[in-house]
Amino acid sequence: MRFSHQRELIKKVVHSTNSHPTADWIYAQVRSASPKISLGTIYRNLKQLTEEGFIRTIYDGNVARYDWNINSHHHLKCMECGDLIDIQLSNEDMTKSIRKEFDFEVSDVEITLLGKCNKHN
Amino acid sequence: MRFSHQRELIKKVVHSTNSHPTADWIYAQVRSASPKISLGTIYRNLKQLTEEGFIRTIYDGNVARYDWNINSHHHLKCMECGDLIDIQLSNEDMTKSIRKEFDFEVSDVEITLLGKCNKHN
DNA sequence: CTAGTAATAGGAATAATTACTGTTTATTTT
DNA sequence: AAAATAAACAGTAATTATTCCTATTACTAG
Repeated sequence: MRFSHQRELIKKVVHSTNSHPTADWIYAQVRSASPKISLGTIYRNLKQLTEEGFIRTIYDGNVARYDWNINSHHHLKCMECGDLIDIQLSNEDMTKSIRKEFDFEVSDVEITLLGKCNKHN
Repeated sequence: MRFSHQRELIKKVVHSTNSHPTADWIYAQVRSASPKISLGTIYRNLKQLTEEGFIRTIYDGNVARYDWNINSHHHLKCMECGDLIDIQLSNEDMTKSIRKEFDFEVSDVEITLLGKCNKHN
């Protein structure tokens, strides 16, 4: 992957926030520094940065969000305002400790384990 | 919610498969029984059925899929073929027991806990 | 049976994302 | 450092998934 100013900017923007931004938000930010950049460039580079492990793509409903935190961690998603809050899970009494630590009332859990199924050995 | 033939059909189709179908697939199926149905009707009813708790909506990347199984359960998602496999999680040695039971090699875990954050008390 | 309301079909509109094309730019080779 | 080459770019068109809108149809209560 060769150097590009645009990609550096995009990386910097993703790393600048804890808000799990969408491509559109990133686009707006990057544009203020580099007004000619196109949305295609944003998407292309976000995908590339994800593949190279510099950032992480998370799917929130049906929009992609991007996260600078590449360590294994999870999210609390507020169903009222849509906020995503970072969380590190240990096997404690989850719901209870989450209520205490985050003042967050869990009502549903979505878990997907990614990997390879037995068709690919 | 008053009775509708279309909605019954849609419900029946979702309940007929373990493949976590998309709106489009459901559309194709329902069409063969009721050719005049429109995609809008599919979406409207899938949303309604979800709200009334007859089915469950799950997000797979950025497409919605629908699941007749409304009990709390989770999914193994194969990164090669995209298959979603139902799984019931207990707090065992997850990855290990999944390898054994499902012959599925977990490489990443996505967890989102849905609920209300402290801005809504 | 008829008015009022929920649900529908069909199509237009929107939003998110990807694909294509000709041009620019970073790196490699001279 | 100039020329060659291949990746990355801007701009735009295309695609895909989903929602919205409107006129019509079909239940249901009186």
